[in-house]
Order: sequence, then structure tokens, then C-alpha cells
Amino acid sequence: MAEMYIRVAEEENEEPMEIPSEDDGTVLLSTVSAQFPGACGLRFRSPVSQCMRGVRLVDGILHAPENGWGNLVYVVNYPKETVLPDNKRKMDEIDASSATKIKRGDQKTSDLIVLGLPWKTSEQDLKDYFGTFGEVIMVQVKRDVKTGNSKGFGFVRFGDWETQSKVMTQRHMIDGRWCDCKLPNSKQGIDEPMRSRKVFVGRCTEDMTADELRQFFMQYGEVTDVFIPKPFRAFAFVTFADDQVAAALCGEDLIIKGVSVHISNAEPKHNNTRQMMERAGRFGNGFGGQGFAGSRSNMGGGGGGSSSSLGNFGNFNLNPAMMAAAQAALQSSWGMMGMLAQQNQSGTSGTSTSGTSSSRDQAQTYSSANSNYGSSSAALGWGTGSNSGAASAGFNSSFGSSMESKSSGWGM
DNA sequence: GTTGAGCGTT
Repeated sequence: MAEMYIRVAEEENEEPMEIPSEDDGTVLLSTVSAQFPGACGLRFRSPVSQCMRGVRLVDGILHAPENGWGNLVYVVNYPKETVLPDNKRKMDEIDASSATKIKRGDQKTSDLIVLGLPWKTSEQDLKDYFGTFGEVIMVQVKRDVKTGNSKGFGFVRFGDWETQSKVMTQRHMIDGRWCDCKLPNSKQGIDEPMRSRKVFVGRCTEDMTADELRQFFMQYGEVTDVFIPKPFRAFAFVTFADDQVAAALCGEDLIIKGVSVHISNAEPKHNNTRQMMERAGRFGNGFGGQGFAGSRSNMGGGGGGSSSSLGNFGNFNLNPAMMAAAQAALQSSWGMMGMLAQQNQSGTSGTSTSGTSSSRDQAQTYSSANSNYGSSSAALGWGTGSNSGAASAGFNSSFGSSMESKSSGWGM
């Protein structure tokens, strides 16, 4: 069957948009969500029964009703938790949602970092591109001071929060490369609760593309990010817009493409303790916050995880001396790294092939056969899990041994 | 084969 278009709208009586089908007559959910970010399915009013009917959705593929797509208008379904741009939710739903959502009315915009830009992309290019989403009030391309060459990333700021929000939920093809927009480390989570919106997906197989994962997880809630490390390592990270969705999935075994994957919480990738503590400070009394709980279940593993294994700081009773040390760490430039008997800082300089495309070579075209894309997330970090066993010992003994504190931030 | 890039001379 040749490509055709089906008519899709946000609501039954709204102006439909035509979106393309595949050669076999199906429609990809990703095609729908490209136009309607956050979409998780379609429905339509049956001409026969006059009832709304759901469109069959299997593995991210929407299948035409019995008699084909026809000329009907298909209406976009959104996950329950998705907050629609305009007030489509009922009042009681809003009341039921968390306080953080209620105050969305006056969300301020913030700069977004744009990662993965082609070297040649100019500020004007950025403005032209992002201008299609809404009012752009600032763009920047970061350049080497000496050479003036682009560093491959930039910043953008939008006039309103809805635009920013939409831009963050999708990837962007800019001058031939996929780019990600996210909250910069300096801004992220400034007034967010410390809850993870990211899950770890274990037992992935190599044929699972980021696209497929996104489509799969979309059924649970709006997906803001998918990360697949490269080379293949049999796991992935999926970030949701809503932490509750992430939390709900943890512990589940889900079937993707016939394979059972295991969902668990994402641990923080780098542990910059200084930032961690700054963060902790916002949670009232020092380390106390429950925010550091929740880490891998095996953490108490060998030898019965006494308190010294402290996979989480929540169980970590600080004595005043430690508290003082912590304060000192906060104010010093060492961060707390010096306290951690943690040696592993090597990853920084390694040759990392991952993410969006394998190289920054301008000549490169992104491979189309394998639509894998990786990106990392703006989700909030979490107290350390695996490192902290060592931390306990180091906390008292090796504080002061100098150590660089890399500023990698909470970004998970 | 179960824990991840890159972050701003304001």
C-alpha cells in the first residue's frame, strides 16, 4: 500500500492534521507523537456504534480499523498523568495532583542547553529553528574564544513555559544532526522535589532501538528521554516527565519485543558530592532527607549491609564531627570527594562513543537504518548507591586528601 | 555482558 495520510486532531471538533502512514498501511505512534508530543494512542468515533473506539496499538504501531483508516478524524490519547498545555484536566484531577503541578501556572522559563549542534550552526539558525515552536527570547552558540569555532552546544530561552516544555520533550533535527534540549546542570531541579524520573532498564537486547523503547514506555506516561549506551551494554535509561510514573514501574519485569526487561531505579552516574550536599541542604536538616534512599537492592549484598554499607544516606546517622566535616566540604573547593575513598575518576577522559551519533565529524550522516538515538537526561540525581560503601570508611579517615572535584552535577 | 556525554568567560 502506498503512503497515505490520516487525519488526527487533539479533540474531535478541532482542526485535524494529516499525518503519514507507513507503506504497509500502519501508522507509527512515533509519527503521531512527533506532532502531538506525549501522545500514547488514538481513538475515533465509530460510524456504526457512535461510540469512541480505540485504535489497536502493538509495539508502537497503530493498526487501521477493519475498513481502513478512511476519512475519519482520529483523536489523540494522552497518558493520564500528562498535563495538557491548556486546561483540559478536570478540577478534581488537578487537586489530586501534586503541589508541584499546581504551581505550573506561573512557571518561569529558563535557558535550555542545546546539545549536539553541528559545528556550522549559527545563532540565526537556532533562532530560525526554535522560532517555529514559539517566541524565542535568547539564543547562543558557545564558541572557542580564540578560534571562534562552535563548541557544538548552545543555549536557547523561550518566551513561555509551554513552549519550553514542548521543546524539551522531543529531539531536534538541526542542520542535519539530532540535538537534545534540556535543563542545563546549573539550573536543573532548582525547585524540584528530589525524586527520580528516570528508570534503569536492564536486560535490553541489542535490537531495541531508543525509538522503540520510547514508543513502548510512552504507554505509561510521557517519555522525555531515552539513553542507550554505546557500545551495546544490555541496559538503557528511560526518563519520564513524571516521577510517579517512573516510581510505579520500578521492580517490574516488562516484555519488550518478546524480551523480559527489568526496571529499577536509576542510580546517579557521577557522584559529585558537593552538589549532592548542596542539594541536601535544601532539604532542611542536613543529610536527613529521605531523598537519598532508594538504590540498588543488592547494595546491602555481601556481609549483611550494616549501616556502614550505607547505600543510602538516609540511614546514615551523622555525628557532629561528620556534620562539621560535611559543612567544611560544602564550603571548600574540594567537595566531598576528598572524603570518599573513591578513586574512579578516570571515565572523564575516556573515549566515549555514545549517544546521538558516534562522532562529531561534520561529514558524517546519521545512520538511518538504525534509528538508535541516545541522549542523556535532565532528570534529577539521587544519592549515591554503590560508591557510598567505600565512602563510609573514607569519610572519617581520608577527608582532606586532595582530590579533584569534577563538576558534573546532579544530572543523571 | 543490569547504572549514562558533552554544560554557559554573562
